[in-house]
Amino acid sequence: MAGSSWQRTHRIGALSEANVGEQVVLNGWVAKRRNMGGIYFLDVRDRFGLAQVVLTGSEERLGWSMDEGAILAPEDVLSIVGKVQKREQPNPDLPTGQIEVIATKVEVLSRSTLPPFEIERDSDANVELRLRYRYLDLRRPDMQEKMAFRSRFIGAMRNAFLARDFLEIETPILTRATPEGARDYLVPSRVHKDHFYALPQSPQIFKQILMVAGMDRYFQVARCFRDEDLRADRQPEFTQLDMEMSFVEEENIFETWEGVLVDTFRAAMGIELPATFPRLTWHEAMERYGIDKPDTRFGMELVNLSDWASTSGFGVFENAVAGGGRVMAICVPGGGTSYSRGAMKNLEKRAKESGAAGLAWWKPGETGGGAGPVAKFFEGAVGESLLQAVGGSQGDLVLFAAGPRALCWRVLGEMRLAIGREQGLAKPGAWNFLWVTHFPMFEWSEEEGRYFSAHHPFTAPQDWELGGDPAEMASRAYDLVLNGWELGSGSVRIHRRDVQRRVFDLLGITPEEQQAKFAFLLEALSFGAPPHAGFAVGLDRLVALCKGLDSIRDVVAFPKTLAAVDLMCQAPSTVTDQQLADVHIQLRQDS
RNA sequence: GGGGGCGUAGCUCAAUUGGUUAGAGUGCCGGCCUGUCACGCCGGAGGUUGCGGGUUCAAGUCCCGUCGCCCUCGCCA
Repeated sequence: MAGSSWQRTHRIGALSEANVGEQVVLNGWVAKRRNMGGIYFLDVRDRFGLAQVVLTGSEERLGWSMDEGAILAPEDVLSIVGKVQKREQPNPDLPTGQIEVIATKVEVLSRSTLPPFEIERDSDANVELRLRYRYLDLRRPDMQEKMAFRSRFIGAMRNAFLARDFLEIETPILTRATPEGARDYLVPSRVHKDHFYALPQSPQIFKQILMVAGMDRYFQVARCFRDEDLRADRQPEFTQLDMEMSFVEEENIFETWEGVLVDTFRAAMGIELPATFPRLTWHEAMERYGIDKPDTRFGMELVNLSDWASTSGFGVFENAVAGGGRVMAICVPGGGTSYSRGAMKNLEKRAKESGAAGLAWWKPGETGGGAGPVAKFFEGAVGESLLQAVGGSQGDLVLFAAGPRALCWRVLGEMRLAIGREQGLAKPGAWNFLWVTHFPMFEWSEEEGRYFSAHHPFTAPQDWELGGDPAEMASRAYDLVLNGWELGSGSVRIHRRDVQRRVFDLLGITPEEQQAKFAFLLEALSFGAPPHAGFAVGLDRLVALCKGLDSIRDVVAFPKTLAAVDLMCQAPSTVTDQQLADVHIQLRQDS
């Protein structure tokens, strides 16, 4: 057990009254110095906490001198020998505030130059500096707690899957480029001239092949790579909790994840989630919330007024319906008073940014009518029937959208979220998980004149026969949504070679291309592929959300900037001519 | 690629309409102090105003370019 004499006997943060009277050795960083002249207080920090060390000139001291103490600098690494004593004046703000350590010996294990910013819980140093000196940023108690939480959370999730007989299996990081989806990160091959590996956007195909291999239940904490532009919630490399199951359908996936998340939230956060989450079809989500990842922490749902509008006598609305579109609305409770003229201008501006021609709004008055550009059309009975249709009353604010349904959804969906944010409508402390199912199978791309997979090309259709108009086909893809954030997505997969072929065909992938890029998958599907389904959750986002953070940078140890640069190690970098020659690459000089 | 914001002392920020020697807080260094814990008091050091160019008698401030960071739209199956 005995190591070198400088090695700690206790963790600093673990010291308590139980240790009073004990001789201890502590290792940690100088956090704060308070020199009173004849007595010197030192706050010393390790990952587990902080405690006060007292240096005095009394006869108790051993191998200690104040002169040396005076030159201790912030972030010096120390080994302290001393005795724990109960404080006469406890500090109630400190977990170790009941005790202090009277030092008999202080050894400097490592000197620190003055850090570029102070290592304290709440740093106000700017992001750039924090990223350049990430090891100092991570030394802050705040960041250490976030990293610890992430570790604990992922550990709990891992345990939950292992307890359900899932196998944790690693899949390759060096794999092959995929034709659909995000831009790939490429890695040139030295051995094979002109050939490249790609880093995986996700382990999608590998996990399906693990199902063909009879692994039955797979999961992995998987790093994924996508070479697209970044956001606060998007890094070029990110971590997914990826899983796949054989002989299952949607409900089995939902039940598994509900159980895993209940277990994880309980173990990592002490939060008791409901045993099941609501299920909503994509169509229902769009009709009620105007978005496929609804924040259900508040109401204010969309209302379809098309029936009412077609007989309203208000030309603009009647024409919208007659033209094949619709009229929809949301009713802001109490919005009649909380939204002033100026605030309405803001809302109008936002509606236009969402693609609306304008924003019709109405503050219903006592006997119909009321205020707003369209109020004069809603006098009397028309207004009353309208008010009834939107479920509102005097003092509310009604916002209208007219036109194609997709436009109405988008405009009112965004209005709803913006107003919800402004008014603080979301119930605090709520964890509103929900499943969104029946996503569309395909999306039409105007630029390329072909369909793209709404999820990915291995997603099973609701109808195995793939009948009807591709634009109307529903898939067996589903998302998990938490408080308006898309946490993850998955689907029942295509386990039939013939169906996979037909989907490739519908996507405009030629038979030659199918052969070149997916031969191994199609072949695998021909060797007895079990029906299977899976799911993946973005862990960075989930952990950030659990900690109430807007940016995933705060839960990633070494994140990159919006320009995909690592400010600490300065990646990406140039490489030597020899390295380029090894991988048969010649740089272009023209760009 | 488009739009927006920011860049001044180690750090966080201020600096009137373009006008004196670019300030404050904090940190750091030195001195004093035996019970502090945001210690206190006294003193001190510390500036390529991101970088380059321009306009002007005069630029932190105005103009052009450029670099970096952040937010966002496109993009992210």
